[in-house]
Amino acid sequence: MHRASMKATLRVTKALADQQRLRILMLLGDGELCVCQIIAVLALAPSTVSKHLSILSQAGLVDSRKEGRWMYFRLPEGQDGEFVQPALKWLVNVLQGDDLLAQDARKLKTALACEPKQLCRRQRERAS
Amino acid sequence: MHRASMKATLRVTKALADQQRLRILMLLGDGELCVCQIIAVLALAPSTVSKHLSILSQAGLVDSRKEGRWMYFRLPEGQDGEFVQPALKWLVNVLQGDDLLAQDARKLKTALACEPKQLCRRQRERAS
DNA sequence: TACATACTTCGTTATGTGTCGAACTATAGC
DNA sequence: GCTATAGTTCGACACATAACGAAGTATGTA
Repeated sequence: MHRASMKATLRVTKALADQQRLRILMLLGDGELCVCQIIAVLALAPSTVSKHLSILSQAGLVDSRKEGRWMYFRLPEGQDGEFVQPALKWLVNVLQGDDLLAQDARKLKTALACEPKQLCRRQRERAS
Repeated sequence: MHRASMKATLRVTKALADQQRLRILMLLGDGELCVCQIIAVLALAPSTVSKHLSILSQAGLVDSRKEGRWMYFRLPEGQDGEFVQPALKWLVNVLQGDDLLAQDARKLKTALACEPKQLCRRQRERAS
């Protein structure tokens, strides 16, 4: 079906070989999120999360769009992600029911309760 | 379908995040091989290949059996590999037609032309 | 019993990767 | 324009990992 060079394939498998990045992918299962929402769940430095998203993006595992100051990331849809879709589906299947991910889903729910704007302010306050 | 902890899943994705290990998995696509045959294709030190096989084994991506002095490795079949099979299938699909892997397949063909015994002797001679 | 041999384990070294904070970029609002 | 702010990039550090050769293990052979 979908051919890819060894190089492109390794970009994908290497991108998937990290716990934080798997957490991000699973978070995106229910729809797009902005970076500050992901930061709220993972509890990592913004620069770290940004790096992870960059790696996922380069592997074709996420798409993104910019809206004002906010960057929104989502799982690739349609033709965009045809190459990686089977891998993503496999992950969703296997990781279903994982404790850490269930906890992440709960954290995300509370994070989504307030606007990105408030979320980012709170992150700033906690940092200082 | 098949649940797995994050830990087990990461063992798989980390195992897949290396070029040599992908080469080994693709080599095994046509049936079991002994270590010296894999060494002949990859052209790496025996200890290195052994380590790679150990990592693949711990991830459940290969099964093995011992026959005399020879260790034979193969892709998991039936229930054994139910968990990783979709991932392996995806890899076969995506990597189909890769140049390096085609070259590996040719090298394997010549390696299979002679018995493991002769193969190992030749490797010893080359090392000294 | 002794030796050869197919593979593994161990110790070392070089390279890669995840993390952070500080500095930078681009957009929004006054 | 100036300031605040959401993300990114950069540099530094700690840790992980791939590679090798040497030593070890287990099996076949004389």
